[in-house]
Amino acid sequence: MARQGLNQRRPSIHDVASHAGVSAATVSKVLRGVATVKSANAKRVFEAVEQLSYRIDPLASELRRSKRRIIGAIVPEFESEFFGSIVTELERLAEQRGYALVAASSRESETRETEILERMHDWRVSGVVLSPVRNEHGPAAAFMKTNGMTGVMIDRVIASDTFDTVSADSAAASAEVARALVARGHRHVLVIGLGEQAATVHARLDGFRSQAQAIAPDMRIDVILSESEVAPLRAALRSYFSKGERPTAVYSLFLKGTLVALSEFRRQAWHCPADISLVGFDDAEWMQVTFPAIAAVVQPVRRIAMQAMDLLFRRIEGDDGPPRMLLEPCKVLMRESVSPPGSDRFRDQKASNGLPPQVGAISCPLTT
Amino acid sequence: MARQGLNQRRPSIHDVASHAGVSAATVSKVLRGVATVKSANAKRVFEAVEQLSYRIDPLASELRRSKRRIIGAIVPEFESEFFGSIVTELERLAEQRGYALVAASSRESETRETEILERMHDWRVSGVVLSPVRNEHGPAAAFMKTNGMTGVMIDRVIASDTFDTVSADSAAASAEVARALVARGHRHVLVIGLGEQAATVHARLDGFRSQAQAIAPDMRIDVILSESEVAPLRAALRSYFSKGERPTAVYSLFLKGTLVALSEFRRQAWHCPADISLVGFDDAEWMQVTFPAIAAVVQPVRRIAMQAMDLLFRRIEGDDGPPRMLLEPCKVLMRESVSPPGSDRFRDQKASNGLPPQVGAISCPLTT
DNA sequence: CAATTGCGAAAAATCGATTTACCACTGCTC
DNA sequence: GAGCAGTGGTAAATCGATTTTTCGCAATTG
Repeated sequence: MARQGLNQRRPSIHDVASHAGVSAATVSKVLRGVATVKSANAKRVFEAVEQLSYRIDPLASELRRSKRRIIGAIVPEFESEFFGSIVTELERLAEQRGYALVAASSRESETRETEILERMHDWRVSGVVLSPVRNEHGPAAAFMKTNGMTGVMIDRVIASDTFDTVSADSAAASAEVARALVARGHRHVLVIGLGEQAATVHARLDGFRSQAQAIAPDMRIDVILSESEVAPLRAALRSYFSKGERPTAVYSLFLKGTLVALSEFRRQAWHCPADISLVGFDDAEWMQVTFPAIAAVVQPVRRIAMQAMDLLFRRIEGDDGPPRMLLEPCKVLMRESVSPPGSDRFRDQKASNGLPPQVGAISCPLTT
Repeated sequence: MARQGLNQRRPSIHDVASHAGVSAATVSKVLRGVATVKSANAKRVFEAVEQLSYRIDPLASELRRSKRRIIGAIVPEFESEFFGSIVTELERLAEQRGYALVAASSRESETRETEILERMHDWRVSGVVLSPVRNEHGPAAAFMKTNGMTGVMIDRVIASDTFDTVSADSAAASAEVARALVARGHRHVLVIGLGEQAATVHARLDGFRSQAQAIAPDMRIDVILSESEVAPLRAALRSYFSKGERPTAVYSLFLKGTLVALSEFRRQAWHCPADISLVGFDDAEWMQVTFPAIAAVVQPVRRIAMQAMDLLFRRIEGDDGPPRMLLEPCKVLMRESVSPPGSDRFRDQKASNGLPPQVGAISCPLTT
C-alpha cells in the first residue's frame, strides 16, 4: 500500500534503488525487463517498487529517450457524434497499444490546426491522426511534412503524396443515394454542402452527379454550397425555395445541412417525405426515432479509426513505403424521409383542412 | 525561416547559446523574461532563436520545474453534444491562460476514470476537471484527494467536502418542468432515468417530485430507473406501457432516455404530443428541427465550463479556502412536444386520413 | 585606498529517468 | 598462474531545460 499520503515528493528511481540496495541503473534495467539482472535483485527491486508505490516519471523517461508514447489527434470539432466517436475509438486503439491519446479541436480553423500541430511537435508525439478542416493540402499537412512528423490524415481527405489517408467512400455512397432517388422517380434534386470541406464535398457531389446523370440523363441537379458558415447556407436555401424552386428531394452533404434542410422544411410547412424527400450524409442517433426517420449515409467510424491507427503504427514502426489511400465503404439507410415524389397523398386534405399556413408557405403554392 | 528542414535534431538551448555567444543560462533568462540581462545580449539571443527557429522543449522545461502547464479533463463520453461542448469550452479557457488541455474519456467506467487519473498524476498536470461517471464520492475523487491533486468536479455532482463542484441546477430546472406540466393539466407523469448517474438523477427526480406534489398533490408520478445501461431501461419502459400504463407525459432525466422514449412512442404508434407529451433533460441541436420540436432543459454549458476553470485556476494559484459548490441555472424550453393532455385535436383527423402526426404540431413559432 | 555593494554572466547543480563505459569477479583454457 | 571470456552491476554521461552558486569587474562608500 502507498503510505506516501501527505509527504509531497513522489519517490524517484533513486529512492527505489537505495531501498532495494542496488543502483538506479539496475532498477531501470529491471523495470524495462532487461535480462541481465540476478533474479534475487530483481525481486528486491519489485518489492521496493511495491512498497514505495513507485511509478516511472514519464517526463524524465521520455526526455531521455526523446520519443513519447503519445499519439496526437486533431479534429475540427468535438461536438458532433461523428468526431466524438472517432476520438473515442482512436483513444481506445492507442491505449490498446500502450500509448496515450491527446486530442485537440481545431474548431474549424486552419490556423489553430497548425498551432496545435506545433505544440504536438514540441511534445514529440510519436504520431498524429489529423482530420483537417479543409483537405489534405492545407498548412497543417505542410507543417507535418516539413518537420518530419509521422501522421495519417482522415475524413476530409482524398489522397496525399506524403501521408496515408483514410476516409469514407463518399463517392460510392453518393452514387448509391443517387440510384435510390432515381429509382424512386426523383428527377429534380437539390444538393447542399459546405465548400470549406473541399475534399469530401467534391467527392460526394461528383459521385452523386455522375451516377445520377448516367442512369437518368434528364435529372436536374441544383447545388447550393456555402463556403464555411451554416448561416449563409440557410439564407441561400431560403431564397432558393422562395424563388419557387421545388425539387422533389434534398441531399445534404453534411450533418448540419440536414438540420438546416429540416428546419427550412418547417418554415415552409412542407412535410417530409410527402412534400419533399430528404437524405443526409452522416447518421445520428436521433434520426431513427423521429417522424419521419431520416435517411442517412452511415460512415464506418470504427473502421476509419482502426485503419488510421493501423497505418499510423506501421509508420511509427518504420514502414516508409509509398503513402496509401484507403476508402472505407459506407452504409446507406433509406429511412422514411425518402419516398417517391408526388406521393403526397395528404396534400389535398392539408390544403382543405384549414391548417394555419406558415409565412413562407404562401409564396410557394403547394398545389400546381 | 527555418532551414532545419531535413536534419533531424531540433536545436537545443545550447545551440542557441553558442550561436548568440552567451551561456545557456542567459538564454533561459532572456526567454523567460528575467530583467538582469543586457539588452544587447537579449537582442542577440532573440536573433539566434529566430534564425534557428528554436522552441523550448516543454519536456525538459517542465521536468525541471516539476509542474506542467497542462490541465486534464475527464468526461464520461465524447459522443454527446453536451460533453463535446464542455471539452471544447474547457480547451478554449485553458489555452486562454496559456495551458494545454488534455481530454480523456472514461467511457462510463469508474475503473478507467482512476486509470486516467493515475496517468495524469504521472504527467504532473496542474489541475484536473473531472466529470465523474457516478458522483463525487467515487474512487476517482478519493485518488485525487490521496495524491493531493488539485481539481474541480462538474456535472454529475452535488457537493464535495474536498473539491469544488460545479453543475447545472437540476433541481430548480426539474421543478420548473413540474410546474409547466402541472399548469398544462398533467396529473400522471412517467419519469425515466439512469441510476448510475446518482448525483444528478436524485436532484432532478427530487426537484420534480417535491415541486409537483407541492402544487398538485393528486399528481401521480411513476419512476423507471435503470442502473447503468440503456437497454434495460427500454425494456422496462416497454413492459410498463404494455401493462396498460398510460401517463400523459414523460420526463426523461437524460438525453438518451429522451431518444428511448421517442422510439417507444413510435413502437406504440403514439403521437407526440397528441397522445403523450415529452420533456427531456438536455437539449440537442436536432430537437428544434423535428416534428414535434422536443421540449428540453438546456444546461448552461459555457457557464459550467467557465466557472469550473475559474475555480480550478484559483486553486492552482494557491487558494485553499473551503470547497465551493456552484449551481448554475438552466433554461427550460417548452417546445411542441408538450401540450395539455387529451388535447389531441388532430387525432380524429389522423384516424380518418392517416395524416402524419407532425401536422398537428404546427403551432409554435419557429426557432432557428 | 581598502572594503563593500551590485550587476551581469558564466559555471555547475538539478530534475528523474536511460544508456554507455567500465570494473570486479568467476570460471576456464593453455 | 597469466590470459581471456562472460556475468552482473555500478558510476558517470546524457537528455534539455531551470535554478543556484560563483565569479569578474566596476562603482560606491567609509
